[in-house]
Amino acid sequence: MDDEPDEAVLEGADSLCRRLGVRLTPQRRRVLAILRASDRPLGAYEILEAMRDGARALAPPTVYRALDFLVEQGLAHKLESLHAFVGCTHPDHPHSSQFLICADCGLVTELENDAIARSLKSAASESGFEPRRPVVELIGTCAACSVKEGPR
Amino acid sequence: MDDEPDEAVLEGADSLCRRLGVRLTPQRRRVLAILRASDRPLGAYEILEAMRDGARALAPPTVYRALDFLVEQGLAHKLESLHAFVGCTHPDHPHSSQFLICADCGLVTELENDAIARSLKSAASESGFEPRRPVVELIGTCAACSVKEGPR
DNA sequence: CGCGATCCGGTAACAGTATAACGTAAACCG
DNA sequence: CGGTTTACGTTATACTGTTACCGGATCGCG
Ligand SMILES: [Zn+2]
Ligand SMILES: [Zn+2]
Ligand SMILES: [Zn+2]
Ligand SMILES: [Zn+2]
Repeated sequence: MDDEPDEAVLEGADSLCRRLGVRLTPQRRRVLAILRASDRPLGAYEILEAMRDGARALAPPTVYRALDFLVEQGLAHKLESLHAFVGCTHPDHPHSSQFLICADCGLVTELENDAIARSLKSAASESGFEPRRPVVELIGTCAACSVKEGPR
Repeated sequence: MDDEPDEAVLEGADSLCRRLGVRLTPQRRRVLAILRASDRPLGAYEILEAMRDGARALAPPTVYRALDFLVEQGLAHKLESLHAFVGCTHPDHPHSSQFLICADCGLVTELENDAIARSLKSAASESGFEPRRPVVELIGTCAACSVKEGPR
């Protein structure tokens, strides 16, 4: 866990939402804070668990709605291959990113690689296809884990 | 639906499995036939439904096991963003492919684009990451649907 | 052929992920 | 202020995927 206050990022999110004319409500801000405080992707039900106030438990739609909002604004991303969510590492501008997912330790790295984006776009337009939401997730072994386990 | 017998493809699958030393049992062959006969991705429970013999219903593990096998041998692919499966359009050689998924009509096109594969590999290795299972799914609008609905 | 090892598939129960539908309250805008 | 939109709490339910256990088919080999 990164237990830095992380307030700077959240204020950045505040101002981004003001620019976009949407509301970063306390509920949504809280979900974003939970994502940002985690060093790994979280499932919706893990977030739900993290949000519980003692005996008081929320229901799934609450967290799914907040997640829908955050993903829509680019403040978080959904990892389709994991059924899990991560906070965006650079939410200031619209972007389509790519993810490196270590199957061994769970580490996830968000890339924003122009060469990939271009090759996707050009392959799509060869087919007359207009991409709107690219899903690019490479599942494999991160550098640290490659060293740990050595060449198989 | 493509209601061609499609027997040629299934025999191709037979011989591929013989080469690989694995068994394309009647059950697995049947699931593959259902996938190949569909013009769109099918969910596991849709396949289950398609396999039922009158009153006789199968249970989920049966179809999931067959799907695991087919995906492992490269005879079918899983579309993570849809929780659905498609038969591979060119299963004769090992490959990592990319998918264009029309959000409007459901059309799915499997690409095998070298430029994309290279850009992914090179971006990964810059991070010391060793990709094993690439997930590349572009969700958007296909050529036909772009024409139908016109430029938004 | 006899026999153990392995693979395959039927079955029941369940775990995990996501949404529908409905109502209330708060925020926004004229 | 009144009307509209947006957010959120709640219940129930749908959809997706897995665990565990067992019987039977198939394979390898003496
Ligand atoms: Zn991002
Ligand atoms: Zn790792
Ligand atoms: Zn393929
Ligand atoms: Zn289309």
